Parts: sequence; structure tokens; C-alpha cells
Amino acid sequence: MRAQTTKTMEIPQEEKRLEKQLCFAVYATAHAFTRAYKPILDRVGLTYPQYLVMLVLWERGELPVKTIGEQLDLDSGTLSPLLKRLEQSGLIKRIRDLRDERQVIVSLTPRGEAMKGEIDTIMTAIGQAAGCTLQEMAEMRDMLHRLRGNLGRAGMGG
Amino acid sequence: MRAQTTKTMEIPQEEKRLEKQLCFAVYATAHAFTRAYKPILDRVGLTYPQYLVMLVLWERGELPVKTIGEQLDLDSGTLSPLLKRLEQSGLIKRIRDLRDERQVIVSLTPRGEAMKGEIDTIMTAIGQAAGCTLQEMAEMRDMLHRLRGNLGRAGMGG
DNA sequence: CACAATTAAATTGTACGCAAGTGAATTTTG
DNA sequence: CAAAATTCACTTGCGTACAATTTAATTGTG
Repeated sequence: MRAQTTKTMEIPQEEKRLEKQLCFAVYATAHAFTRAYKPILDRVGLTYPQYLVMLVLWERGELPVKTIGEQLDLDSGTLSPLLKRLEQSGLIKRIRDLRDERQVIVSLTPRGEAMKGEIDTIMTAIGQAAGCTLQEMAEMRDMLHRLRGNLGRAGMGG
Repeated sequence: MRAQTTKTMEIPQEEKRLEKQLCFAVYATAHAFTRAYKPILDRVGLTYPQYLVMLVLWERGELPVKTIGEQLDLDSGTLSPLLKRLEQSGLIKRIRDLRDERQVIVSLTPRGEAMKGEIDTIMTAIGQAAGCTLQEMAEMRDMLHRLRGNLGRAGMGG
């Protein structure tokens, strides 16, 4: 509510357009990223969301499903079947926690661990495809981070 | 290719972390946008991709399926069932073009047309939720545009 | 200790997103 | 003009996303 009289509170047409353009730009760029990654990830038999799960595991080691979900902002309805596929591919193990049997601990198999090196090279290619300087990438990433934080807190009164 | 020796060209471990990844920032922000829009769109019975189709039609009038796909970067495998749902909701019509019977022309029904005003007001809330200045929004939009262009042209040697 | 409330994961149902394939209409070529 | 190539939309199959429900385990409370 940062505006003036709130009377008819006309938001300039321009702002509406921009906001729509921005949300579409984010939407379309996300798809473009997925498509750019696809030929590379196809070679190792991963989808893009599966790759994100692997990133989390490479970085943080074994984790319960819930924590993976918090990292990626995904719920168990998405993760459960996805993790089952990664398990069938032989890249991860899923073991029920003995201390708390509600939890399932996800960890890398040797093959899953080994894939890290393979992929490492691959990530470089995408960075170059993006065709941005490191500084631009960092700037954009930080802006998106803030934007996402704001949207998350929006509530919006459903 | 703006780097030093390209020899082993080690990417620092730091840059590989999830939070440092631009691709993840885009991916997660896209989901955040969809979630922010959801409570609003629920009231009028639209999904976010359906809203994007309506935006195109409000802006450009009746269009063949192919053109809608070009605008939104979606193929007919996605659009065909989506458009069928919009038709069942009574918001659009689909009529096979008499001049070229391969094409299906999509147009708004009176109800679909009327929804434009309804939504327009409501959408203002999202712009404010984003919590960015106009300048930041424009900057981000332009950066994402360029990024998307680069990724699209990547090819990547599938 | 029993019993309600909470939590974690999985399941169900709906809707994208996209690759691959089908079928009908149009355009290109020989 | 007929055969081949192309185009457009639709369909099929797989893998996300996510709301809502279910099941099992743990925690909180009396």
C-alpha cells in the first residue's frame, strides 16, 4: 500500500504490463533452461528436477525427504515418485530412519556419487550457453531471490 | 569464453552450490509466481497457464493455435488439452478455419472477453506483492529476455 | 499410560510440459 | 496434375507440480 489517495487508485497501465511481462519472462526462461539442460541430462538419464535433487545430495550428503523438499521448494507429492525413479536408476538409496520411522533418509549410491564428476564438466557448458558475465548472473540471481521472497510472503488472502 | 587458460578451468566449489545457481533461482521463482497467482485465479477458475493464454487473446484477439504457441513458447501437445478445458469453461471458442482446414482459430466468448476487466483489477495485487520498483522489474525482464534468447540458441549438440 | 494432536511420506486426482507419432489438409515438385 | 514433402492440430505416454487425503509414527497432554 505504498500509494497516494487509494481513491480509485489507478495503477498505471504500464505497471500492469510490466508485471505481466516479468512473470511471463520468468515462466518462459524456466522452460528455456529446462530445454537447454535436456540434451546434456539425457546423456546421463536425468530429468532437470532429478538433477536438482542430485545437486542437493552432492552438496549436503544424505538427507530426509522433507529437507530435500525445503531446499527445492517441492512437496512429497512431487518428490516421492521422483525419488522412486532415482532409486530405480540406481543413483540413490532410500532407507527408513531407525530413530524416527516416519522419515526416509535419502543417500547417494556409489554410482550417484560418481556422477558428480561427470556432471561437473557439463555445468560449464550451460554457463557458457547463458552468455552472461558472472556478475550479471549474480545480479539476476539475487534479484530473483528477493522477488521470490516477496512473492512467498504475499499471502494474498486466498 | 572470457576466461584465462581454459586448461582445467576449475569452477570454484562455491559456484556450484544450489543457491548460487541461476537456473535454480529462475525455476523456483517461476513456481513462486504460480503460487502467488493461484488464490486469485482460483476465484475465476483459471490455472496460471490458462491465464497466459487469456492474456494473449485479450491482447491480440482471435488467433490460430500455432500463434498462441509461438507467443507462449508452448507446443500443441500442451495447448490442445488446455484449450479444450478453456472451451468447456465457456471462455473461448475453437473454430476450424474455412480457408485452411488444418488450422483451428481460437477466439473469446463474451464471458471470456468480460473476464478481462475482472482480472485486471485483481492482478494489481501481484505487482505490489513483487515489491520491486518499476525500474527493477524492467531490468529483470530485459535480462531474462536476453538470457532466454541465449539459451534458446544454445543447441548444445543433442 | 491412554489419547488427541502433530508430523513425515506416500497416494490420488487434476493439470501442465514435451517428445513422438497420427491423420488430414495444403504446398511443393517433378 | 499426381506424388512427395510439409504443416497443423490432436493424441499418447512419461514426468513433474500440487492440493487433498491416507497411513503410520511420534509427541504432547491429562
